[in-house]
Amino acid sequence: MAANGAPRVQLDRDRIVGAAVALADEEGTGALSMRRLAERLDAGAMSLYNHVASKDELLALMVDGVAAEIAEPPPGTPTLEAVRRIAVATREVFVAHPWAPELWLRCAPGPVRTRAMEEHLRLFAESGLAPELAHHGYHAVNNHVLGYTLQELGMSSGPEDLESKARAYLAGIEDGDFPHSAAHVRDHLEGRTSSSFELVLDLILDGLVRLDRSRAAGE
Amino acid sequence: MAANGAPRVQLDRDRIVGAAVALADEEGTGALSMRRLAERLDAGAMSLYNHVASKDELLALMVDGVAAEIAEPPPGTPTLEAVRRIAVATREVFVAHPWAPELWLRCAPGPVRTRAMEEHLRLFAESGLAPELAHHGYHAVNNHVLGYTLQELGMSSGPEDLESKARAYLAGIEDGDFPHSAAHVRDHLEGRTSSSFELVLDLILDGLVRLDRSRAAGE
DNA sequence: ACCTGAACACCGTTCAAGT
DNA sequence: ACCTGAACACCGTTCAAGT
Repeated sequence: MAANGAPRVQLDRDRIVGAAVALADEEGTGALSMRRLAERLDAGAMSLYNHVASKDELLALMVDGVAAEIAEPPPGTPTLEAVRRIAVATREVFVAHPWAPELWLRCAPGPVRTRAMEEHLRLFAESGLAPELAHHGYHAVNNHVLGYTLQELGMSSGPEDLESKARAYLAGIEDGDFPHSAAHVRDHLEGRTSSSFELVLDLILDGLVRLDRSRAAGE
Repeated sequence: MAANGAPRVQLDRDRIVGAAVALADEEGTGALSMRRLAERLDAGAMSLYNHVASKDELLALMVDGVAAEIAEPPPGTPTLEAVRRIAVATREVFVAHPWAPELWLRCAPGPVRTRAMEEHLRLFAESGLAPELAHHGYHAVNNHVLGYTLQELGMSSGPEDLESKARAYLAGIEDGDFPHSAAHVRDHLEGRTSSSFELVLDLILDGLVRLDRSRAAGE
């Protein structure tokens, strides 16, 4: 296709990471191999190693790349409200890149995530919560965002239809032996349980504030 | 080593799954290949396929195997107390098999987990919580257990020392640019934040009950 | 019925060679 | 400085052959 002498688009880290993210978005991390990625970039497989040290480094760069997409709340936002918005924004990015949460856990944080962690801890530190509760709160919110998203996406390293998966599960169950399970899945399929993510998020945030107050009053 | 004519121990599903779990416990899922597993069982690599359809099926069997290790609370236990105990017991099993949480998310549930899910949903259904809150509560607790454990274990598909990892991270950070991050990691290393798991678990469970009461009173 | 080696289509990565 | 093909040590799995 490309004319023989035509200079190829140059390879660089950003182009490689961008193509890797696109490939993962389309086909999941299971389909992301150095060879297939190089092919997509119209390059030899080994050329990639001139710009990334290893596949693991590439994966870490991808995660930090999507971390940069997480919208920051405006500077004046009250601390715990900012925490809340970041949690919601993070989930949105994870939904857009369903392969990201798993790597988020597996890869060492890059500069973007390191900065973000510092910022989140600062928000908690300045929230007025007791230091111990601020510490726990940071983890509680983090775990909720990751746990919820991972569960929601079924850790789909390939993009399969969640609804059809649920229907298949329901079909295998619905013989009366598992009434609660069948009802639960049906609740999902019929949309009777919206915004569980934000409900539990608020349960955690409100619970932290309430616990902090009762501890301060009790001592 | 084995005498030439000596009859080998027979291969069967349970022995294969057991050896796979042991291998994963010792070296992580990254080191678990059909060839290495067969070698451990003193069998040809392909012999395994007489007992499991694929590696994916084997992984699913492993997860259901560790699910069977989760201690059940005695029958009379109050519903939400039972939920609490199951959550704690599940985390204990995950700590014993650090490779399990990731597969838990990725594999379709086998018979053990299917039964357990039904049982947990029954506990929530009979807890007195409104159906919608029971539904959310089931997810909230599940997400907490998985999210917390995954984060705690750093998704370590190979057993690396968590503490040394934290120390390395701290060393890379501690130049004054990331004061909150450094303080946070130091809190961990010096054991100043115990039992975060149970604190947040109770935050969720108590929050559900409180929200249920206030909704019942408000309407 | 159960076992197995050879073979196929893949991996990530090393290395020596090109420009 | 950047690119690259051949090669190495692995994968999961198919298949045809053994017992």
